[in-house]
Amino acid sequence: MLGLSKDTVRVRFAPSPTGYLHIGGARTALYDWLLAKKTGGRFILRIEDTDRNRFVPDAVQDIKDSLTWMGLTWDEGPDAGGEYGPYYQSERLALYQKYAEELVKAGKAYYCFCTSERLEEMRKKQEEASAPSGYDRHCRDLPADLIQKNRVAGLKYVIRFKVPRTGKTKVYDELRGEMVFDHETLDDFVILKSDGFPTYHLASVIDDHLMEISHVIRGDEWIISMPRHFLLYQALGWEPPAFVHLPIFLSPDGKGKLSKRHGATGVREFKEKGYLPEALVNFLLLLGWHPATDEEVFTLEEAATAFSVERISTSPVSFSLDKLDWYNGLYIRQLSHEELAKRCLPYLQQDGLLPDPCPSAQFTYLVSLMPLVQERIKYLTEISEAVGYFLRDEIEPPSKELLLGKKGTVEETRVILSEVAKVLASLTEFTEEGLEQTLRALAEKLQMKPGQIFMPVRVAVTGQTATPGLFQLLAALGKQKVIGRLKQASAVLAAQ
RNA sequence: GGUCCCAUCGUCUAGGGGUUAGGACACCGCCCUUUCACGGCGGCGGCAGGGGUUCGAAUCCCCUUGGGACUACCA
Repeated sequence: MLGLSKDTVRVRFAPSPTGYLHIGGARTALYDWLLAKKTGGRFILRIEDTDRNRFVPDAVQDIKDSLTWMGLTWDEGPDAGGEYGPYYQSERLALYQKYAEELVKAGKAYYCFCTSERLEEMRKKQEEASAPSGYDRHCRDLPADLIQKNRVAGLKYVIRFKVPRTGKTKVYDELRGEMVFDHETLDDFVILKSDGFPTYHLASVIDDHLMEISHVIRGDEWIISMPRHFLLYQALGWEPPAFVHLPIFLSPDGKGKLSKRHGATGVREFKEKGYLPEALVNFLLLLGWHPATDEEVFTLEEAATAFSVERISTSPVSFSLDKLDWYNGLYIRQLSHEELAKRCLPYLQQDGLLPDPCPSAQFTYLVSLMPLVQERIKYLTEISEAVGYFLRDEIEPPSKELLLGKKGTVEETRVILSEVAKVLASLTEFTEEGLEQTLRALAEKLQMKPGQIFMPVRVAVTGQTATPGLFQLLAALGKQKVIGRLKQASAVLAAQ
């Protein structure tokens, strides 16, 4: 371990507000949070808004909402405050400029007046010659008076880091160990842009140091930038934190990086699709990390206890949703009826099946329906279909085909429906037990197999062939709806 | 092209010199059963290839192959 020997672990999640919180970022935040919780450290949210061109106004809100939804609350950062602020990089510009200038003064960085046109042309030539890409150090050794002249003339400039021409830089990743990069493969990268904003390299190094970050957990697309960061730490005379690079998410088909083309990639989309945060968190947890045991169901708290950086894997992960779906069903089944109803309510309201706000009597009824559907839905979004025929006064009359099923005849089915309606009408109480007894007795009387009469009834009252248990369902539906729908179905068969 | 990372069932992975290579999801079959689910039981299925090292490699080393990342005044 090369990490700082600080007594407190301080980890930061540092998203760039250029879009909604990506599922990959969510996993990074999860691991950050877990490490902090596990060690009694601090979890810090820092907004890296140094790219004004790609800034998305709603992004910060979405990031905060998504983290909160997943239960990943931060100890320092926007809304939480903290001793190390500000936590928006756009509010720390003076800091970056100060250090950049210091590096220039120390001869470790320099002003570069190259225009983007020149840079573009340079790149084109490199490509044509299939030469290694990178800045050609055109401004690296500009005479002092020319620099002065250019600045007085108001020429736009950036500040570039002066990478030593020779030698190598050793970097260290907690998971991969030591990696060595030859300076010859590095170019003089920009640390301060011409608009006065820092690049990621400069800003993250300065902030991680100033905020006393002990562990940097980030995606492994940053591995290749590690030598730049180590060089920066060295130039600034600082000790680097411990680095943990997480494997990236590949598309489910195994080809290429996960992108929007492959379905949901934003945390909010998963929420909208009816996933529970518990399921998403559990799923993400095991995508790149493994406990030493066969356990695979973890609450956030349990995960915090079990978590360890050493057990994070390094190979790329295919983002396949099958297991997420399984987790979701699992967590849905674990919820109390009340809680499940609460979580389903917004989806029901959205589909117009329940009013908003929902009167308590209706909510109570909804709760009573939960045991019938709980183990039958995999996503919260399925609730409307599962429970719609209970909440609606009327349903669409089922088609004749559906009513008859595979081998029913019109005659027979009409008899079943009318007989059932007759018996049930005489029932004073609609209880599960009474219903079952009555219908089974009827089947016997009609000399039919129970199953033979159950299916037409099921279809008649729900319009569906896949439903909860018939007797539970009839009891929950109530006598009035049941009789009405049986008659409606009979009418369908009577027609023509 | 250059630099770097990675490589066990379809997927997530355990296993890190001697294992019948383990688990979960998915898939298939059976059971439970009024349908659908849930649940139970069982099955299918893997060490990318080639060289070493070793008495013995999934495990250590090298090469090949494959996949991926980066190659911006984006992060």
